[in-house]
Amino acid sequence: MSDFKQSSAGFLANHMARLFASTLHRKIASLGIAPAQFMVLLELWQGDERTQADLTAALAVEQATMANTLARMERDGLIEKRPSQTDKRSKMICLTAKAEALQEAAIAAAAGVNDTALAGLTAKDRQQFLVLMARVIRNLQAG
Amino acid sequence: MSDFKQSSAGFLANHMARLFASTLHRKIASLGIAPAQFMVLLELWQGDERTQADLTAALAVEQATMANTLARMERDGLIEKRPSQTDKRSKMICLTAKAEALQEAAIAAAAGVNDTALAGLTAKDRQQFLVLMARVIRNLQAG
DNA sequence: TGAATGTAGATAGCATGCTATTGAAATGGA
DNA sequence: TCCATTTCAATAGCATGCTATCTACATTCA
Repeated sequence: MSDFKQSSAGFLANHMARLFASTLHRKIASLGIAPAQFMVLLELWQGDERTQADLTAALAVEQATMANTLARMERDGLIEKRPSQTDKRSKMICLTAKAEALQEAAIAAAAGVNDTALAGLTAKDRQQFLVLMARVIRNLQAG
Repeated sequence: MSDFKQSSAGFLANHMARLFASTLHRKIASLGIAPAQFMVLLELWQGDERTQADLTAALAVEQATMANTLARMERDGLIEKRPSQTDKRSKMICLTAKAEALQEAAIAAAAGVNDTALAGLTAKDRQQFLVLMARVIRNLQAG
């Protein structure tokens, strides 16, 4: 009981995720973007226009979460929403020039955060860490 | 670039932590407590009265985060705040009978979430997972 | 075709977490 | 003792994430 917390995967996962987020926030704040916005940009930098529903699925968040994140990004001049030609309910999300220009610096910053986090781990350990997290994610999604 | 996200420790950590939180939320909602409240209760169930500052340090959150969480717990009848005898700035946090009564069921639920998350992993893999997360936490705290 | 059903997105309301600021109280040193 | 500094907690303001609900549009099937 006394060290339930310290040996709890859930507690460590929460703490680790908060540190990842705050570290990334610190590194990309100067670019004018926040962590959740960066994840959306990662998707959009892949090239094609995306529907809002597609982004929601890709980042594994709820529809309302994505709607709010995209509203902030539109407010900040990072994206534009266009009505879909084929489905009047749907919105196409596309990058502004401002957001295009951030790609290199933002990805470098995020890669740096991952490097910091995994410092001192062997390639094998890093790989296993990713595999273990993916497995835990599948387990929780199934449960 | 195209699979930066899928192989990013930060993305996986965020997703995993959200799944831990939502799974725990689902399992303890019937007890009338939320995940952050559960973490505070875990500390308080250890026995002694705690100062608010001590809880803040123990759960590794910011002072304002703890103040808000404790305000909700007081509102919900889980804790009481008492002025410290020795320091008029400080607040002692203590459990209500209602919160005392939840200990067994809540800890069982949380242990179940960890079991679900780690299902199919060997004892060695579980141990390494905790060690890796602790290492990443130290790395990010240092960075 | 027309009604039932399903899907896309917005919005309300809430919890958690952060930074920044403020006020009150304690502390340490001149 | 008195002032500067530090510490404890509250609060404001914001981002992220969730569930629930609503509107609008699309699809399906009788």
